[in-house]
Amino acid sequence: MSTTEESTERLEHTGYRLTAPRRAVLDAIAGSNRPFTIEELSERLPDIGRATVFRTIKLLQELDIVCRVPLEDGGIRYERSRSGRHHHHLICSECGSVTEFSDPILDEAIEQNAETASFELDGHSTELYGRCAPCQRLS
Amino acid sequence: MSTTEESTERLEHTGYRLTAPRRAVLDAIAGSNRPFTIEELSERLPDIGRATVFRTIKLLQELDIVCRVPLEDGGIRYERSRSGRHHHHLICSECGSVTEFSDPILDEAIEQNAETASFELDGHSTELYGRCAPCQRLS
DNA sequence: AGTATCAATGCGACCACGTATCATGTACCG
DNA sequence: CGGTACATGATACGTGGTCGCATTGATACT
Repeated sequence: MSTTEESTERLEHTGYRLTAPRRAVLDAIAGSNRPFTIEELSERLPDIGRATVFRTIKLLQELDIVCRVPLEDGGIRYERSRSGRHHHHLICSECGSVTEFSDPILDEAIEQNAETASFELDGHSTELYGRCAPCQRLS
Repeated sequence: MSTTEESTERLEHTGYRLTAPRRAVLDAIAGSNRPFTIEELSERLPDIGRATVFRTIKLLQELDIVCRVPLEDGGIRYERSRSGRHHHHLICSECGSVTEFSDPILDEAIEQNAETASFELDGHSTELYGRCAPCQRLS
């Protein structure tokens, strides 16, 4: 899922150019399995302009290759999207790990609420904050 | 719900001082029924330092008098909390209106997912984005 | 292969939102 | 009425992100 090759293909097939900086960003995020900030990513790619890193991550968000992870304190991280599809996040406030999950029941409940309010649903965001299993064991 | 008097009482009874700037902020948000940014609020209160406005809003969030409203584009607004309790938001991307709702089924589904993942749930945020009923009628 | 075109890049300035510091002011308690 | 601890305002700073613009380079066309 979301290997670098797959991603480059997705770029090409949507009419975007496959440039060296974009390849570099894809390589960098492929080799990281923790959520990252743009600043961290930018430091790992010193030859690539900060603005380009921002632009590329924005692009990859649109292609569902990476997803934005809003933290409880308002901070922002990004992560390679494993499923490439709609999902929610379990965010550990201790170690910062992020786990994806999908749940049709949850989505159904959300749609139901929108309907009740005659609201035309367009999208939603659901983040759960707390402590992941490994961090619970550590204390 | 959350009248200015009620809020001032809540401030006093939790050991916070009732100062002129805090009263001014409470008055200002009492007289606004749309979600606002800190900058807007600050402009309406030119005699009050920007930092104080931030500090006061942060305080009022802790007291559940105002709540943070994260927009789809990453922007942030604040709103007087009507219920003063846990709730979710329906956010209209057309007119910017925000409606609160609560749903035990939704909360239950969230807790269920946390449990399945052995995740110790601490809090969550759920925002629905789309178009409110009045805006649908207008197009 | 040669070239034209237009998207993509890098740079630096800039903006929004929020926090830290610290000297001064003031609400509240006795 | 005074002391003290909390709150304030000014300003500097930090982070996350965009903008404008001159230059570069990927792709399509021949």
